[in-house]
Amino acid sequence: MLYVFENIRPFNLKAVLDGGQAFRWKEENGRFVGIVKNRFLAVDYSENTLSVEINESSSSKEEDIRFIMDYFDLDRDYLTLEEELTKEYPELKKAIEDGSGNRILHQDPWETLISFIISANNSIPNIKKVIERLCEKYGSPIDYKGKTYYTFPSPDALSNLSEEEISCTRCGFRGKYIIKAAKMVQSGEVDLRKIEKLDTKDAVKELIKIPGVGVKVAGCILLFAYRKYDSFPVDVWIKRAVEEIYFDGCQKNIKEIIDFARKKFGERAGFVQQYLFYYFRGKSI
DNA sequence: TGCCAGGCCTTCC
DNA sequence: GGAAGGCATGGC
Repeated sequence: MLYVFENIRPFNLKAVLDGGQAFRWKEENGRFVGIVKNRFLAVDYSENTLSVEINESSSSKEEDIRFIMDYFDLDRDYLTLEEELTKEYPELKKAIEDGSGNRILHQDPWETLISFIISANNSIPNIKKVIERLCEKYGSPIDYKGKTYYTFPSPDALSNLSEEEISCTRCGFRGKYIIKAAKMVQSGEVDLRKIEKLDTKDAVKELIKIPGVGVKVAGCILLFAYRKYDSFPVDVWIKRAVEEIYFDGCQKNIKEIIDFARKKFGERAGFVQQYLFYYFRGKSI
């Protein structure tokens, strides 16, 4: 089934799907192919038009359309957002122009939780590989047009693994965190649905109860899965970017940077973070 | 070989 | 409560 959305702009597919917020997308013959929840998607964008091919499933057309609009945040006016941010923060002009069309996806909390546990002290290419092995090994197959794809494994599928078993994914020291996180979610000790209702600070407190989740990983989960746009996850790139732009290159600690960003960017901190990450990381690769 | 990657945990003051 | 080390793995 093919769905076409016109008048969508700006939209930078590569920035969105290959920019370090989602890890399961692959570029294939000029379009991006990936698995979201239990669906196969192939996405293409040109001339202000977004085309999304989805495998046949039990869901209705209306459900598919709602799902796509929700996942890609199509209801938001990013053109105005970029204009406002550029006007209000001229020092970010280059980063926003460079990353124009970047968007923040609305991803599944469970998948985002595990993905960002894996992201700790890791590189994006390697994170993708580990997640792919995790899905192939413990996810469910989806057959489409002669190829087999795999869903992201459920909490149940991961909660009973031993550290030795999960080490086949090459996840390294994070294996024990993944298993423990799965146990906590599966048993209900952590309720991922409840996080939605909390404000960002309380949500961080709740998430960092999970081993392998610190302030940065929690920030990513809240931004990419819970649409908490005042979240400002600070990794090595964001730290450098903020120090360079706002502190004349002087070193600041993480907490200082978060507090600064919250105050300066407020409810739009997450978007700013995404433009900065894409721009500063892109400069070095 | 050494250093770094969308950091976190433990230990030690 | 803040500063250091350690940590699996892969790429350069």
